[in-house]
Amino acid sequence: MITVTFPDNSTREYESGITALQIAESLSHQLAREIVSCAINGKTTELTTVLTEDATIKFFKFEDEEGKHTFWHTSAHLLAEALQQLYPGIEFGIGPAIENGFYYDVLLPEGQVIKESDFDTINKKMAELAQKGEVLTKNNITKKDALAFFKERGQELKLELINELEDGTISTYTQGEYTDLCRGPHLVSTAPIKAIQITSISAAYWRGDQSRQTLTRVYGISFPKKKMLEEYLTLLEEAKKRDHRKIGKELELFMFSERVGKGLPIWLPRGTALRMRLQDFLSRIQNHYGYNLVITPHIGSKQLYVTSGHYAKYGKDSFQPIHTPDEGEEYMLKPMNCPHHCEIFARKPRSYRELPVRIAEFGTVYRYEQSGELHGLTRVRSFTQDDAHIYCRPDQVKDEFLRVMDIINIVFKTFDFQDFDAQISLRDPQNKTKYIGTDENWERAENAIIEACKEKGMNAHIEYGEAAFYGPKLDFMVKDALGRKWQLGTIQVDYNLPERFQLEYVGDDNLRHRPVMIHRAPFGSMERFVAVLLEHTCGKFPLWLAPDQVAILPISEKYIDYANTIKQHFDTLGIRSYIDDRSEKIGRKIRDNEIKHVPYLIVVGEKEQTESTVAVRKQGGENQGTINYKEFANKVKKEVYDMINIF
RNA sequence: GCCGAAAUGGCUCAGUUGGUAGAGCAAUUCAUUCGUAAUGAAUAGGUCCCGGGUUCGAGUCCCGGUUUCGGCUCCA
Repeated sequence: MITVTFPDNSTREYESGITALQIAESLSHQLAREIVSCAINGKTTELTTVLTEDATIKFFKFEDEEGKHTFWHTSAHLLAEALQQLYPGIEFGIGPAIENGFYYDVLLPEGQVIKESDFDTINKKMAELAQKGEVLTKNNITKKDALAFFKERGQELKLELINELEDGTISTYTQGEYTDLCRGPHLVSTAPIKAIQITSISAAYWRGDQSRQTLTRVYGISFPKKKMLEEYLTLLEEAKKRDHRKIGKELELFMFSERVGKGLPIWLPRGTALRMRLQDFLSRIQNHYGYNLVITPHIGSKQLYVTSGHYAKYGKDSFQPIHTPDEGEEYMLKPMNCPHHCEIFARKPRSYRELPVRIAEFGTVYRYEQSGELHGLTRVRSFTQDDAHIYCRPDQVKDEFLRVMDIINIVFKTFDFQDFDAQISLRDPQNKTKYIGTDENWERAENAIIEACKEKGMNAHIEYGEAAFYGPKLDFMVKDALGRKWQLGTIQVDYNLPERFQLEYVGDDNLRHRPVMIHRAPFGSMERFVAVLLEHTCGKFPLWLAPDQVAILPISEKYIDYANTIKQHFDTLGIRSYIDDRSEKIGRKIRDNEIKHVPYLIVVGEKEQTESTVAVRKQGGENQGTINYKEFANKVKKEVYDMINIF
């Protein structure tokens, strides 16, 4: 007999040799039907696992992360099985579960392609196979047998994977005619997979290496219930409505022009008003934190980037230098502001007393991004960073780091970005050659970041190999409407540029020392920040931020003069308003939420109004009653300026 | 850059096997002084992304290009 302990610490006795599924069955049929995998002694495994010793057990349903993972992993095998039947001679790469569904990387037989129009066929084939309820059986095999098995079936890609595995740890899973190299765990059978949808295809390089074969990546998602798939698809539709590209077009915030060039955003008047408010907001905070605002040119001599080292590293993959017609001088569009700022620091001797020097700029930079990578406002070729560079003594690094984290905290809190991901990017310990700088400097910087996060109680996760070539960094990622992560705020320590620009300060020992440099951008870029902000707010701006805070709607032409009087009053108070005099359309506009980006609507001409009162509605048409417009204007002004003047 | 998809009035989209380019909203004008979740009527608005080809005839079929979208790779 063995003793099994459940998550609530209750225990039960079972015969040795019982499976996890049988244990679930002993608790309730319902439970046994719903669970997809389990954890035995904390290790996730499949339900067919046999227990021979005392153990703790926890069951996972589809609703659990682990359950979804198992479910989708098995779905990936099901996809492979279907593809194997539809495309004989197909080779398989890897097929994991991902955040939303699963994919399989495949190498199609010469001359064959999978198109969107083939999705239905694949869906049907998968459904047909799932319905058979084939059981997945696990086999532990030797490396030698594994190599022989997959070689016989022409699965060259799998051979490469097997060769990297240790003998004795290799297992395969078989369902029906299909056998895959896999660690598991898996569902007991394919039967629970009731709803399947192939969602997209793309090219993917084998092992993520651009120099190797291009595989076809087939994406799909599956659920245990048809209704869940429908709900998921509805969710995607809803997300599309929040897409910043759609909102930006509707609200006339920004545009792109094929003639201007791809990836080059153009800010329209309304978008510019929004952006200026954001810049104003951050400028005030930065002013409080001792930053000095500068403006530098949009181009810089090629020599500047040779000095900084960027030319050697990125010169080939940048917009190419522009030349003067006669003298043959070479200039580059600036891909970052740092070198310019270094020159500002270097312009005069610096004393340790004046450090830290904090140089800030809303600096527009130009980067060559691969054409397929451009994406609305989140990935563009010209963008404006809310950039700043801090030059400080080595003993000030941590303190400065903490102060920057404060600013980022203020920003994220103000815009209610609670669901962000903090990522510490460190060197790849295996491959230190691609980084510039000494080991000692790197370790000092890396430790400073980790300590600062600890001190601020910031729950950051560490990624190795994600650091910039010049130093470690701390990035803040926020999700868009579709759950894709975008990097917004960033703080980066740099021991490299001060070296290259031979930056110095005179210390209290009267000797020259090298300052440490910190790059930071709380928004990341104005473009990306506005994009994410739009998706988070669905275009419903808070009062202080709205491009127009008040819309004045006269219900007929005879009220236009009165509307103008009101507008003038708002103008003198510095509140942005506009008159929308398409009187006969007001009802529809309110109904269709067409003016949703304006927090307050004033409807002029309501019957109960007098000479000095107006009817006020809030975003979405919610009636606020009839009030004195001058009092209302003061209230709006206070609300706006209280927010902007947070310092 | 790679794989797949898309491109039709300002916006959102129809357009059958190739046979005279459509709708709704927006715009303009007139009437109405009425309507506050759509007052009525009329008008104007298109190189069907661009360039070739097939055809008696191409928005539609074929080839090339551009831009956009979903991913991959990249992201100083």
